[in-house]
Amino acid sequence: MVHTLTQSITAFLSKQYSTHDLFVQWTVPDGLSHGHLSTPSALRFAKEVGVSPKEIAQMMCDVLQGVPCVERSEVAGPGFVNVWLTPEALLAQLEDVLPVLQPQKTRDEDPVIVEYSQPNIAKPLGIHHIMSTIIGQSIANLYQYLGYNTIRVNHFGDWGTQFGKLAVALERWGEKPVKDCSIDELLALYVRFHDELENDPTLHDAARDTFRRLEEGDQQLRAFWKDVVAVTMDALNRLYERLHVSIEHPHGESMYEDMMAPILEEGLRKGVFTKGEKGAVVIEFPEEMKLPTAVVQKGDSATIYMTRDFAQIRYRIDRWHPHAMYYVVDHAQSLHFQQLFTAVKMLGWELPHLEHIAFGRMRFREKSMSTRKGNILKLEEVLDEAHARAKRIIEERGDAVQTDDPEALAEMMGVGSVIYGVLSQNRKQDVTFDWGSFLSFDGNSAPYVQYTYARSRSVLRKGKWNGEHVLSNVSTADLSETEHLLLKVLMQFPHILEEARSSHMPHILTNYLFELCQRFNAFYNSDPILQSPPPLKGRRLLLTSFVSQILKTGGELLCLRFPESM
RNA sequence: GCCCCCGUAGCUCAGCCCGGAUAGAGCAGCGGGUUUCUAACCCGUUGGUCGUAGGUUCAAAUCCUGCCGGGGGUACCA
Repeated sequence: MVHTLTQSITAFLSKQYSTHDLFVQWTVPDGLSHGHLSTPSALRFAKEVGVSPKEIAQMMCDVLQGVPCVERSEVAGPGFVNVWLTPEALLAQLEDVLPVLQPQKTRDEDPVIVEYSQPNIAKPLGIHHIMSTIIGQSIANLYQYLGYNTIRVNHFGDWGTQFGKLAVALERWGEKPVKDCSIDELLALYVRFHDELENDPTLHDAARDTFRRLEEGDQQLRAFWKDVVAVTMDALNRLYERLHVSIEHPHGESMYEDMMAPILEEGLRKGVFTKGEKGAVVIEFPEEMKLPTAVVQKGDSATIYMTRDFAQIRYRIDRWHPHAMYYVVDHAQSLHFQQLFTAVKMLGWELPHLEHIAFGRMRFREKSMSTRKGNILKLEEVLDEAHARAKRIIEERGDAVQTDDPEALAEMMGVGSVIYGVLSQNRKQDVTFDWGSFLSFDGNSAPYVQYTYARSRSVLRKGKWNGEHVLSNVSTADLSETEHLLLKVLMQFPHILEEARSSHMPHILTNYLFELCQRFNAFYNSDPILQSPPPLKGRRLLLTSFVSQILKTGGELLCLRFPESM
């Protein structure tokens, strides 16, 4: 990692030496034994320059001697150069942290669109839906926070044969109007349909026919459809609220109903779409693309998700003129997006940057999930269980817990744990869901971060901190090792944010916050803050204020919430 | 068959894109720490042929190739 300080050193050095490359590739090593900054570039260029690595490293050290912010440097091992900065220089790094403690002003440029969550209407959210929902929200949060004009879009599965099935089920076995049904009762009807289907295959045709009538505009069915959507949205919004997710544009697939025909025409006219087997409209890709043929319209002339995705892209470009569109969808759909992105290029559309932000699938220790059979692990169930477990722990601890609202605290901890479970790991990996690790409340977990925040706030309250981070007149005397290590982590925050955003990897931020907590807690344990003499006390309170601010700022980008005490 | 992803400590995972110093955490295990600002914490310790075999390199968990094991995708589901 290269940061501002290293860049300034590099700039300084490059004036002395023409081999600019010699001084790049600084890293921030763990601990302090290898300095604050380190570089192996002497090793790398030894052969090229024809001088031994150690000699080059020594040469670099000689130059570093003259750099004001460098306290000392050394040649280590086969030719590493390790650099220790002066306490002044280290503390000065906090200047660069200051600006990112506030949301950046939104820049006046073409927007970035992030699509995520993608729930199905008429079914409750399963635990696996949390992946796209939370990963997408935190990526959108990062963009927005860092000053990008950000548009958050949902893409509901609110159209398709499932409505035919549901309508048939309701007609035969329903006991009350849709409006009065809960989302779980709708699911029960859906499951029953599939049960009964085994004995009565005619149900299938009935469902298809019903959906066809819905598509044709049957008024009664349209009203039914609207009610189903309303019931689902209601349940959905309650969950989004608990997860601190807000998606400003809740678009359903049905919205694109009238936009597909012109695109199909356009594709056929341009020769990009062709007639395939059984009357389907397909797109065949150039051989060198090595992509299998994709169906664009079914043989019975019904549309499919590919068709709606064309419409969705067209619609968003026309409405927002974005400079990038991101799709947070699990990696099972990688091929689909490859085909989709290639196809729209073949249509000759003027396109923004299109990217599929893929993530791994959620797996389960025991049971496999299938909505049709009804053995779905519902997100709400998991959140409720997490809440209940947190509540139990709070009760067990009794007076040791500092809170005047145990319910709210239990919610923060419980829901936070589940979110943290998703966001603390590399999104590309599959996630194994098990209650133990998802609902863990110590170690690398949401409550640990929340507790550390509460702790830092408590110190700041007692230290009568006035809410400002004043960097002038900070004492540099007697910087302890734990302060040193804490500072090193603090000053990386701006880069972490940028890295998490640009790589679309929220776990970089999560893991950073965890490390920050570890450093702060070590510091807290070994160095008195409030009891230390005046010049130290001021500095330590300042460090604490940075910790507190970064934890809250960073954590909220990850959909976490923080108690002032716990 | 072909394509994509994954394989790191008993368990859950960082690190891999962009190669560097003894491979890091958390949980579980063991041993310590509270006259001090919140012990949901901290400190120490046990535990790893980084799936496997080769290759490239001064240097490989990291890059390349083969193989094994797991997952996903592969024309009318999304």
